[in-house]
Amino acid sequence: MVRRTKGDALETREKLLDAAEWLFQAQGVSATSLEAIARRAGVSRGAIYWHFKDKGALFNAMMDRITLPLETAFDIAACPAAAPSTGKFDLLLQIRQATLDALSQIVNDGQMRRILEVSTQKVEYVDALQAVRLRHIAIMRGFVSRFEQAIASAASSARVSLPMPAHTAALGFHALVEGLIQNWLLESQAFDLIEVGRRTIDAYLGGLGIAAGFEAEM
Amino acid sequence: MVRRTKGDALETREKLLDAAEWLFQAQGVSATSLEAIARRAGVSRGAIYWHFKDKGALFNAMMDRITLPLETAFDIAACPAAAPSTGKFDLLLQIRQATLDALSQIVNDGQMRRILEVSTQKVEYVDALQAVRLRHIAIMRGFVSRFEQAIASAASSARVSLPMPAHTAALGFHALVEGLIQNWLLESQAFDLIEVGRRTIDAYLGGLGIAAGFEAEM
DNA sequence: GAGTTTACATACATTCATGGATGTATAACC
DNA sequence: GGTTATACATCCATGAATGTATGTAAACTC
Repeated sequence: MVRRTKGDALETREKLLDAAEWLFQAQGVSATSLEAIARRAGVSRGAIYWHFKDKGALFNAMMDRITLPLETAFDIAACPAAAPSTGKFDLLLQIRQATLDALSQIVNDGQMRRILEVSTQKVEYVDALQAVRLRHIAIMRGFVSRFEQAIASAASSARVSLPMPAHTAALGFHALVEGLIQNWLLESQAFDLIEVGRRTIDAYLGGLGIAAGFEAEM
Repeated sequence: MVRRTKGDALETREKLLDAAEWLFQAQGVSATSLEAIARRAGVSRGAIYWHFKDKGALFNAMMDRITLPLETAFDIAACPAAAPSTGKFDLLLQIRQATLDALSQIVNDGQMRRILEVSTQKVEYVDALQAVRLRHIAIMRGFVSRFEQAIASAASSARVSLPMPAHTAALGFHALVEGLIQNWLLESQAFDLIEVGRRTIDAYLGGLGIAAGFEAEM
């Protein structure tokens, strides 16, 4: 193959990441050879070593392409000004909505689902790939922290009185959401993630003493 | 090494499984060679091929050695006669207690924790190792089914009225527990699994309209 | 106590993935 | 338009892991 323009090179890079995404999901990361990835992308192994240092770097680049669902939810909740129309609702309901949106995205976005499946079932969290684990932990901390803050804000306006520390409540909320995603990825035809997610999340929030918004429900 | 008695052979087998357990947790399944396992067990690779067909069989044998935590909970809840002293409580509270016991076991049993860490973070669910995935799904179904049954039994005695289908409620409960375990395994010093588990589980059950037992609490 | 089977150890062949070296045509730059 | 850096392809050397085949000594059987 001949030398291509700078744009073509970026395209090659994307094709490599796409190929890796598919093969990693289908066969697992360690069982997928670089040659297989290159072949599927229509290039040779040389191209991979040009764009990436090694398999670990390729994997990390693949993960870095997308924003994970709970990162999105976290971002949305992080800038309340971005949702001015819901002035009536407090931070908690914004987080709730952002979480439900994240679930919708998982169901509807094929790439997101592929990445999640890879990162939860098709990779071993070890040495070179520890970045995923660290990112996961960071997401968890950010999410929990936001939830805590929202709880505090709600408590200060006397709309919520918790039966447990805010941090504990936040950990439970995050665990519920992660568990839902995890189980759905394991057997996606077993239940409707969005429906079950909404109802069980509202039940949990209800158990915390928070009257989850049943108003602007779709 | 010389030929040993039948009991010695079983001991060798156990040592191999122990070695695999450690190395799988430390390095991941695919990154652990059979020679490394044999060396750690103090034998040669020949011993592995004598006892197991291949790496996949070894892995499955390792998993089969233990009963997973939610299998225990499921079994306990499956035979109500086994807990005659709690006649005052219903099935739901039995399941709750069994679940909390399972969390305790995860925290206190080193082997259980090692196996869980391997099966959730250190293995790729692919072809030869699909048995774990299927087992996970089977556990989920059994657990959810038991919970549903308990809900039905409670509803018939008019002690519970659910804001959602029993199956949905059960899926949420399972997701919460799995999520808690998952997150704790990811960073076990981040929170107290037993404490957070008890409080968030009770919050969820409360949200379902079930007054979780605060009586015989430790 | 001789033969057979067991429970491994050892040796070997084969596969295969990696990574580096090298080649090379073209785009980019001046 | 000559040079240089780019974006790969191709080749090769190495090593590592697997699986199989074979060796073997002790335990078991009769």
